[in-house]
Amino acid sequence: MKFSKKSEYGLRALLELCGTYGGRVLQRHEIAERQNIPVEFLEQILLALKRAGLLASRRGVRGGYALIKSPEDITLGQVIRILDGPLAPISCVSKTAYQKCADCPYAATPSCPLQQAMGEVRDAIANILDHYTLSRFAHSK
Amino acid sequence: MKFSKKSEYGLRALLELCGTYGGRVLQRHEIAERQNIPVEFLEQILLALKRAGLLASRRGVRGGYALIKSPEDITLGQVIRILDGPLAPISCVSKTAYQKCADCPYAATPSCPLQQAMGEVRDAIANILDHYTLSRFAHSK
DNA sequence: AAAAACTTGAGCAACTCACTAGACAAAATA
DNA sequence: TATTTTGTCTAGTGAGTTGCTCAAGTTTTT
Repeated sequence: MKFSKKSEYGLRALLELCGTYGGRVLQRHEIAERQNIPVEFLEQILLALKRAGLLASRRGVRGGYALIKSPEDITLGQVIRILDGPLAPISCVSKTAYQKCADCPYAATPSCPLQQAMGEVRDAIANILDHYTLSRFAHSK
Repeated sequence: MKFSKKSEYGLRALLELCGTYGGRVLQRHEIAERQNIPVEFLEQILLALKRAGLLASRRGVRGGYALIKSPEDITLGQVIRILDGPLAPISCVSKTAYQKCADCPYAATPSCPLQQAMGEVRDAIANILDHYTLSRFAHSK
């Protein structure tokens, strides 16, 4: 029941990028040094966030990364789903990546006891993370 | 952010055992067949639950497993912690297995933004799972 | 004594995680 | 235009975990 380093690093990197939002770009090594993250690994994370539309980048000498969405419009839930996949503790209660359980005898049944409990957990997690914005996240610094 | 098959199987097995609580014992193969769980794997799970004090077992011809605590006194949180370890999404917010982050620049700092958000998530998960009893779980069958 | 159960411990294939390496492409500067 | 400095892409890799299997016990009943 853990989040990966990827998510953790990604959030910490975004924290740095929030600090220069609207201003200058940050280079991978700056972020990596300040946040203590292996630079080549960080790169993969930044690229994933870029592909997801959160970051822009410029190559070459004065290149680097910058946020292209306001910190108020990015939630922790979004970031974690990009880097770690769905939030749901079991896939039969995922809203973003539902999958019927193969072996569960209640799969066919109208109501699965496990599903009910896990659904509540999923909702609780999503409720917090999908309402926690980067701005709120960054301000408690 | 997923629970393991171990937890899932464990909970489904306990569901069966709730059904005969106070009555007869259930054998591994009965549980395995009804719940579609590989029997040798299930065994490991049942033994872990036994060592944790939830189950008793009898060997030999009329042997099997039985719950020794009331379904009202067992929570999903307990079971998942036994089989999957701590609930906390990152270990620096775990109450049962706290560990300081090695690389986080905020580790020394009085307040870490990540820690605050993840702490909320942990509490939300624990709040649900530590109050969801097996009896409630079984009755929604 | 034999059979039917649980017990213990080891082993293993497949996968995931966290990271590394290297070739390549674009932008700026000299 | 050549060189340097950045990002981009793809592949690989070692360690650890997950989900299971196997085999050799031990205990209990018949």
